[in-house]
Amino acid sequence: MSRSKSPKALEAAERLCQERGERLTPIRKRVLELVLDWDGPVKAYDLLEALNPDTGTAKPPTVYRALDFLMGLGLVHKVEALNAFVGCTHAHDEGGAELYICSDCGTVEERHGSAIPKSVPDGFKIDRSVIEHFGHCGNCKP
Amino acid sequence: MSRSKSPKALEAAERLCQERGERLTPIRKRVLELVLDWDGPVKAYDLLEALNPDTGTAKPPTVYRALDFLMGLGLVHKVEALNAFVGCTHAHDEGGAELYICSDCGTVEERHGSAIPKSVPDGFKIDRSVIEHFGHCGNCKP
DNA sequence: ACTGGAGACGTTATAATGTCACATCCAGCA
DNA sequence: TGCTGGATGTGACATTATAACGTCTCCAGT
Repeated sequence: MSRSKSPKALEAAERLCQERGERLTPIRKRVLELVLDWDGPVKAYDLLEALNPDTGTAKPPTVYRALDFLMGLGLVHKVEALNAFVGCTHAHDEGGAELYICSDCGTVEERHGSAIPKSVPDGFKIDRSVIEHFGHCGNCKP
Repeated sequence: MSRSKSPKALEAAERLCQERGERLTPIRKRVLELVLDWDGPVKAYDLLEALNPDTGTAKPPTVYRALDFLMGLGLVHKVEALNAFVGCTHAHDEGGAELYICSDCGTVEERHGSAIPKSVPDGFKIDRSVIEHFGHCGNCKP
């Protein structure tokens, strides 16, 4: 049974895996579900704990492998500055997300392809961008 | 004695500390020197090792404290996606830097105040931005 | 049905990164 | 002199992440 707030995202994930010939195994699915439902960015070891009532005795590699897989599909993003992870409901085609993280309530807003940097060094070819904005969302006036 | 490639930056740091009434102690100065001279982003524990021939037996808090101090002054930036640190020669007034990191040669280019994001969520007030671009610099064609 | 290989997962251990709490030292100053 | 605050020393520990290797399962090809 699933009490996910984001059944849509799970279905989308299923479809995406179909397309790519990847397998959304029970563990991967459960991790995705947990990340999506989590209130704000979630730490790997918190996921691990949350996972254990279900699976018995998951160890760190279990959750890191699932997260790597999900990140590869763009279903989960890592918040580098927090060493934490957020679910992604956009099903965008890879390409880094731009994250707005409220330091009060922990909610994360995601945008895509917005900030093209003005002054890329000469000849520099960008493979991957990490863009994370920390501050206060509209509901959490400082 | 100092074989720093960046004596200018060290002098600038001295002046900045004067202005702010902060103390650029020998440890802090040595850490800054190491970070500035390092070839690319440097890990805290590598700094620690590099520090030890000089100081005897520095422990992690020593180097983290120095790095925190230097980051507070904007003399060092953390590369969040690498858990590493880079020196800053701009003596800019705080405000996040935008980093271009070559995955081949490890060199880091720094820009300031360039990418104002297009689509900030409604009411979101940005305190701090982490912007890190990974790719290949002009000298390292892929 | 058999089998061989690839991918997913289990398991143990350990590496790498970062912080806490408390002691000590030292410069500046009342 | 003796106090005080900031800087550092020190030991322990917490947190985050990966290496290495074994096992299992599914399924494609025979």
